[in-house]
Amino acid sequence: MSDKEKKEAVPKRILRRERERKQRYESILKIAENLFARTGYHQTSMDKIANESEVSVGTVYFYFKNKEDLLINLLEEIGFELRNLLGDEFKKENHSLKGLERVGHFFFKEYCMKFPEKTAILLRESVGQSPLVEEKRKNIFEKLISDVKDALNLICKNIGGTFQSELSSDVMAVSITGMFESVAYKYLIWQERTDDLKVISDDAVAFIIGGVKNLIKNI
Amino acid sequence: MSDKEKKEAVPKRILRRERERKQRYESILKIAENLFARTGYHQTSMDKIANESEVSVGTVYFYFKNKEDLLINLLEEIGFELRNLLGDEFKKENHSLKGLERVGHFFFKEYCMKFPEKTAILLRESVGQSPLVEEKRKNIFEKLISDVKDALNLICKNIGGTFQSELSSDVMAVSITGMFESVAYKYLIWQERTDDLKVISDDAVAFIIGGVKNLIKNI
Amino acid sequence: MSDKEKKEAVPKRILRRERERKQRYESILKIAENLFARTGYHQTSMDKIANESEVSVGTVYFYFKNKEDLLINLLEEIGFELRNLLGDEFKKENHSLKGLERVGHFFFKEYCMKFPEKTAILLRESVGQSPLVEEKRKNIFEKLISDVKDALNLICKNIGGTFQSELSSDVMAVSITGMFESVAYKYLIWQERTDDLKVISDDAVAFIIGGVKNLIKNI
Amino acid sequence: MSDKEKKEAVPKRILRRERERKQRYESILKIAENLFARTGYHQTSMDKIANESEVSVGTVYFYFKNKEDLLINLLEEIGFELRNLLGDEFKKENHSLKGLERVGHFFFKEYCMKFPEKTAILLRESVGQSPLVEEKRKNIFEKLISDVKDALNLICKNIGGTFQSELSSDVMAVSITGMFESVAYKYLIWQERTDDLKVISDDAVAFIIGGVKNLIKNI
DNA sequence: AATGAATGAGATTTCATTCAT
DNA sequence: TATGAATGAAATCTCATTCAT
Repeated sequence: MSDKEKKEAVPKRILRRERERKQRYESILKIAENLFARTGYHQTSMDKIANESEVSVGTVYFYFKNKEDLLINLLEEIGFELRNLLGDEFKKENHSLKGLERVGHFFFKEYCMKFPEKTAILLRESVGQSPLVEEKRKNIFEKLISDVKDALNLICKNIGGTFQSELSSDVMAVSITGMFESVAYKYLIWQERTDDLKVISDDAVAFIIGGVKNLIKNI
Repeated sequence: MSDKEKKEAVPKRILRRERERKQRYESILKIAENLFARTGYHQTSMDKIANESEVSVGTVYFYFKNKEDLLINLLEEIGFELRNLLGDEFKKENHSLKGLERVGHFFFKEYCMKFPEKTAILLRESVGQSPLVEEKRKNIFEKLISDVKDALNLICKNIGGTFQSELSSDVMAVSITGMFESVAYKYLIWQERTDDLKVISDDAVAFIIGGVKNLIKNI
Repeated sequence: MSDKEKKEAVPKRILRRERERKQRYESILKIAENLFARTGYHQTSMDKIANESEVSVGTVYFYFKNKEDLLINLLEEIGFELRNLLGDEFKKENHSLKGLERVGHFFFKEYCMKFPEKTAILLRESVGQSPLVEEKRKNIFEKLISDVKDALNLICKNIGGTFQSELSSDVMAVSITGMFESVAYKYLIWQERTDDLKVISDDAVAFIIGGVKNLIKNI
Repeated sequence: MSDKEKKEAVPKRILRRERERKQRYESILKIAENLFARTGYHQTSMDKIANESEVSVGTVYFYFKNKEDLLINLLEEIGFELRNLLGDEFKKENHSLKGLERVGHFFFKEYCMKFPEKTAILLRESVGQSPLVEEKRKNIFEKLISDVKDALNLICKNIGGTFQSELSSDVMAVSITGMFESVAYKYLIWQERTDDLKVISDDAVAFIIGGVKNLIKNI
């Protein structure tokens, strides 16, 4: 090992410490996600989170400033991941209307099914808890809505159409996001007909496509 | 005064008492609605509600079993009223597709504007608070969805069309309700562009109509 | 009883309630005084205060906003009382230099002996606890110092003398108050020679008189 | 190098280590002094001290048994230094009454001005914190008082006078120390008129001299 | 019916101290 | 020597609910 390498090398124990720190952080976050989703944010005490995480309360507070901070971190992680996943799906169909369909199917049949807890945090537990949480929630949804809007604008341009009004893409983006939320809440959180999901997904996606087409006037 | 009249007549003071009772009940409920909507369910204490209502905590507990009961009563009153209002609107257009449009415009331009607090309770404060509240919420939304579904079935029959699948009317009802919620949440609770409401309403309704048409196959 | 009297009369039960409220308030304050003086402010928990007062923690919080509020109320009550007591003593000698002597003897031999706990709160427990407490403390001492200053000014005028500087009465007031504090702290809080109190008091008072005379130049 | 030199020579690296050890110890103590004085003993956490000292909490605990130990060390260092400084001043005037004046001026105009943090620790932060701290505080003040008492005895003997009582020198020593404290607290910790310090100092010293003279009877 | 003082379980949070590395 | 993550006891405070009057 050259002198230079020697200087630059980070001691292994520091790396390990960092790794363990990250793992513990993630582990607490995971447990909190689970508990919040299953028993509700307010019904879950920090003590419970600590116990389930097999650490002391103090440790939870070492990693997170307070309970709200835990929820906010969770929310941001979930939002970031979801946004990436949906974006990736849309790209797979070359930013066409088909992409929107694909995103819909993916959200209903893949995401919500696989991550019911993340879905519950996003749609239920983070609602109306505190001004700060509400702000973060707003932020995340605004980004999601903005993505949908961008997609709609792209689709419209590719088709060579025009929107009914200058707010159309905006309203549609909000509407589509709202539908996603609503269908997920009703069928997944309220646990109804999760087995008919294929049909439900098809219908929901068809509804969206119909709505979109009705607001784009072909030249 | 005949004997008969004597027996049936309810003494005036009893009537007054009953009237006052009803008034106080409504007054507390109104104050709670206001506080829950403005400061959030958990951030509002029973003490605060009592003070603002100009009664003692004991009195609040005389009229309502507990805090949850207050929220549930509120939720039911709001749900009941909204359902009637929307139903009335739909009827005005003889249960046609136009009725659906009318309902949409009414909800966005009349209801949410006039009753932002009721809207906040319905869409924000009642979310994820407790199993019982969640059940009532589910109940109310199921009824609203069911109304929309009935309307869609009626429209379909009147047109003489058929749905894409046997779940179509269900999914559409959920979707439409979800859109209503989402648009209201975004534009009203988050306080954005409430002045562009006419355009927004037009676009949102057009989206719905497009979606519906795409799921009904004319014979 | 005339109609007028009827209207004006406050129901006895309300009077009783008020009386009991005041009593409980005083009782908690008294217990806190005792505990703070004996075990120290920080070493005394709200739980301890509640237990000793034979009420629940909640009740303590019903009467006092928080622990700091308890200390501040205590401090103000003590300060107010002490100021009145010392003022009364001074007046008894027609605002003469003799009055200052009398005040000194009263403080050492009566007040500190009779109220060692109040003395401890004033001189020890309220020191350096929090900005708010420090402010109140400052306030109280400023008033006491101001009283002493007024007395010195009066004495000087009655004698027909002049002070060494325009700050003399100020500095003397601070010095005398400081001596009071210091002697009390040393002999009472540190519990030394409380039996020689007569001699100590005589010497301390003579010291003050000597100091005062040295700063007033007779014309 | 002779054998003898070899044996006695302490290896340089050991000297360096010792020097560094001492430096780190002093550095932590200095930081703690600053923080205690500025934010208060209880409001300062060990974490904060460690961070500001640019070491880990563990290291702080390597040098000091616990938080209390930190305060006690501080207190003793401050007390020791102050005692020496005041003693030196007194000696400069050949143990005469003038020496007492000099000490007064030195304390007000030099010490408190130059070391406001040490003053704050001595007069505020070490008050009423714990039995052990209180004991050390008592110890330090007893030594200071004893020094003043010795000085007074010396002055009295040199003049050839007698005290009013056998406790006079004791009481005067306590009084003078108390005045020092009080004037310092009021004018320095409460930050008032520090610019009039010359006049204040003059008046305060004159007060002391007057007091002393009034308790010594010349034969 | 109405009052409001009292309750006390329970939640959050802090922080001095320890200890494996 | 030095580190800093982990601990957990202990403290403060809140607030829905009760109950004697």
